[in-house]
Formats: sequence, structure tokens, C-alpha cells
Amino acid sequence: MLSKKTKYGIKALVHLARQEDRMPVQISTISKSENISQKFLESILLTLKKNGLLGSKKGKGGGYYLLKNPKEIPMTTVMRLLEGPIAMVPCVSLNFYEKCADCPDEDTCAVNKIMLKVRDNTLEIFRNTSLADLSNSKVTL
Amino acid sequence: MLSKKTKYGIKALVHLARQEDRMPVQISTISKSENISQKFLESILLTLKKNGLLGSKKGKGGGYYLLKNPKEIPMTTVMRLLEGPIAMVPCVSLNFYEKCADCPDEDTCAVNKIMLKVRDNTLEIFRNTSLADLSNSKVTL
DNA sequence: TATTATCCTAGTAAGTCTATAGGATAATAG
DNA sequence: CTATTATCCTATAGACTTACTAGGATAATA
Repeated sequence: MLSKKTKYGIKALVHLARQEDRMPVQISTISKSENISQKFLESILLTLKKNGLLGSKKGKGGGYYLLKNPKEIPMTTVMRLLEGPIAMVPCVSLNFYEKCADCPDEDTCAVNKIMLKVRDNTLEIFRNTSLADLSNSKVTL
Repeated sequence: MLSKKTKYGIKALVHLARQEDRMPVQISTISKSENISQKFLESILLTLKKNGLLGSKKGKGGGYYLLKNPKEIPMTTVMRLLEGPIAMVPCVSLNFYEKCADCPDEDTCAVNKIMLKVRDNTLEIFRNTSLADLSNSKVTL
């Protein structure tokens, strides 16, 4: 299950991607529009900024804005940043790999195999879906 | 990420599926063979039993055994039982559906759309993979 | 200088995860 | 019958994570 942080983060990013002029949007605006607790959203946007997805401007007329074209932001990036690993087990994760303590041999591990397959599928979807795709509400993914 | 409960549960089921005669296998045997805490495994096997996947026998020569042919146990069943929903958000879950509190309209929700696609893909893999598939270590899934 | 809005650290209540404890129950062996 | 074996069952505890909230510092604008 996705954490709320991830869900809210994606929603906020989509909101910003729909802002065609890249003018700053205030936290409070997104918060109201997407029904997200403002303080919580604040912390989420901050991490998105620290990780290079968003820019910000302080003071009146300030807010957050996307730094790149939504087409150039794949969901893999968003998911890894907000949720962490895309894989269901660390031993099949590309970016967050960890050996399982209980498993002597990954090559013969049944869990490893099926979860690798699931990861490959999920990964391909996220790779081929950009923020721009999510933002266009009329297009069926 | 999969919980350890799910991971251990799958491993135990695979262990039992590999037991070709359907003779009872003791918790301690599985526990040692799969490097799982015995007490924890005990509680996992108990829930698998309560949910109709396993049978058990008490006393000497007792243990747990599969009630069905591994070919007839799809991973969807196993996953839902141990991990819960297969979907990443409740609003696209078939068996654990819940409306999102923050989302006024699922049809126009970007998160809903992509997570539906991911669920469809993952679901198909789990549907088409049985315990028997996982048990045969030589076959590539 | 007043106002606005992000920046930043810290904390907290509630829930979940990963077990463990300890005894009750049932089956078998002798 | 009784000792042994192994599951059954409830309860609990410590560690961790989640979903926020508090409160002030900083910077930009008017």
C-alpha cells in the first residue's frame, strides 16, 4: 500500500504539472484543492524540493513550481523519492538492494523469482508513465 | 514492501508444496530449513490453517500439510491472505475496496488511474502463478 | 517595516510489525 | 493410564513507521 505521503506528493506534483505557466503555487492552494493537511503537505513539498523536483519562491507571490517539463519526469523517479523501493522485496530492488538475512541463495529462492517478475512489470509501467501523462485527465493510461 | 509474515508464509507454503507425499511437516522442521523464528512461523501457519489452506495434525508425527494440490493455489489467494490487498491504493482494490477520503472523483483521479494499471499487471502475474510454479525451482517463472 | 510564504527542527499519538511467553488441547507411544 | 510430542490460542511487548502538528527562523515583496 502506498503511504499517504506518496499519494499526496503525487497529487501535488500533478497539480503543479497542470499549471501550464510555471508560476509558483502556494501550499495553501494545493492543500485546499487536493484536500491535504497543509502542514503535512508542507513537509512533503520540502522533500520534493530538496531532491531536485521542485523550485520555490518565498514571500508574497511565492510558492512551489516544477523545475522540469512534466514529460521529463517519469513515475519511477517520483515513486522512489516518495515511497522508496518499487520492488516488493529488497533482494530484487535495483535502487535499494539488500540481501535477505534468511535466504542463503537468491537464485533458488521462489519468492525472489516471482517478485522479480512483478517488479519488472511495475517498473515498466512507471518508466513509461510521466507526470505529464498523469496530468492529462482525458487520456486513458 | 512485503511484510516478513508474507515472505515467511510463502516460503513455508512452498516448503510444504515440495513435500510430495502430503505427510505433515513439523513447524520446527520448516523453521530450521527456512531460517524463520519458530514462534513467529507458528502464528503464520495457524492463520493459514484457519483460512483453509493448511491442515494440521497434533501429537507425534503431527505437523502441517497442504489441503489442496499446489497447482490449484494461485498466488492471489496467498497474497491476499497474508499481505492483504494487492493494489497499492484501496480505491483500486478488488477485495479490499475503500473510497479515498480526500478524493472527490475516482474517474478523474490521476493516482487512481496509474495504480489501477499497476494492479491489473500485478494481479495477472499472481493469478497465473500457482504455488506449484513457485515450488519447481528449476523452471523460470 | 509589515506582511507573506517558505524553511527547518523537533516531537507526538496512534498504529503496525515482528516477534515472544506461557499455558491449553489433542494425538500417539508404551 | 501416563509421558511425550506437537499444535492451538491469547496476550503482550518493544521497535519502528506513519501521519501529522508546533513553533519559530528566514527570505522576499510591497
